Amino acid sequence: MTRATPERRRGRQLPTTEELRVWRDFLETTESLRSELASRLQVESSLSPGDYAVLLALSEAQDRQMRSSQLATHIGWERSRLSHHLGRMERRGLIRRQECRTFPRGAEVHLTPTGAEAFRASTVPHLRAIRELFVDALTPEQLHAAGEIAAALRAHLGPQREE
Amino acid sequence: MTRATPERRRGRQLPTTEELRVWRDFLETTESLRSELASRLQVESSLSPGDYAVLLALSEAQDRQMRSSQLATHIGWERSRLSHHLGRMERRGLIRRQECRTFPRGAEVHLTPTGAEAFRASTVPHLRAIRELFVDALTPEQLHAAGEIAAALRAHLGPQREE
DNA sequence: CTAGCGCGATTGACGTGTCAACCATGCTAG
DNA sequence: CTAGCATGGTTGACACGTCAATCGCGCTAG
Repeated sequence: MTRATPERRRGRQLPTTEELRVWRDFLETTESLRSELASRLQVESSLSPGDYAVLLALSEAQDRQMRSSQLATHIGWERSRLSHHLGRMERRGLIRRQECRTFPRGAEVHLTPTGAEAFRASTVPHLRAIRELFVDALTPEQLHAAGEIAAALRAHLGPQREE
Repeated sequence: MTRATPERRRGRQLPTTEELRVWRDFLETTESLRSELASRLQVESSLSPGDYAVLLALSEAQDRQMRSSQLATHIGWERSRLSHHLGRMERRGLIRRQECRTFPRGAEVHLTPTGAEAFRASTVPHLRAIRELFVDALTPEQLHAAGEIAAALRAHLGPQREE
């Protein structure tokens, strides 16, 4: 795609004005969308997107409980981030932490009844909001394109090995 | 598009599994992209995306200076957020605040030489990263589709008047 | 036995974002 | 004149994220 001209040494790999416009539109819009969904979730359920991710994972887990580092891997968070977040969720009674019997240096994260109920109550409104603000905003073709775009971007993000 | 069935009253407006998958892909990928760009900007220029937005606006402003609330409007931030951010940027010498002569209760934000230079140095690498991670990751058709998707999403976000 | 290593997890410092309260100034109505 | 209001801006409290340092515990090499 960019290998046509021989003079592609430097300074030429900058985006055009139009490409930059698309980028900024894309950036700002996804940001607004994220924030609108977060705000609705907060208002309807007093949960943050982070809370939702943790509660979702625990709800689907065996015994509604999971080892901390498994949970981190599962939702793609750093352990430190998770630890901070679990601290806040524990204060609110959504989850409970306890030492892992079978593995002394591990911590088990348990879903509390409060947490389970909060998650249950939040699900339908949250999914409805996703449908309204994302799915219904796009034509089926655009929705499909969104999936492809995500895949393409991810493919370019992953292999950051080379200089 | 969704107006075919008469029974679309309630509970049916939840996303399908496939729609949800696309949404999660889209969400996670844009998040990763944002964070990778932020990280590169930080490493290359010691600037955050917020710093960049502020410096860009001031660089393009008349006299490299702007009233605080104009700046907020221009980059689409809440005044409070801007005030906090300007405080941090002022500590680092990137900008300077001073009372507005012509309008006593206003504050002028000035770009300092340090800030101008930091912005100048960050521009090319940052634009290059946008090109590499966003523009070059997509086919021209996908890039175009991304623009349309952003427009469609924004159109659905804006009019939040009705229940 | 013990020194050191690796690993799971936590902590602290700090930048960032939102919300609500506040402060200061000018304008307007009585 | 003054009481109140609107407006521009700041502040404080708190949630969230990242980075680097630390802690605790088991394992293994000497």
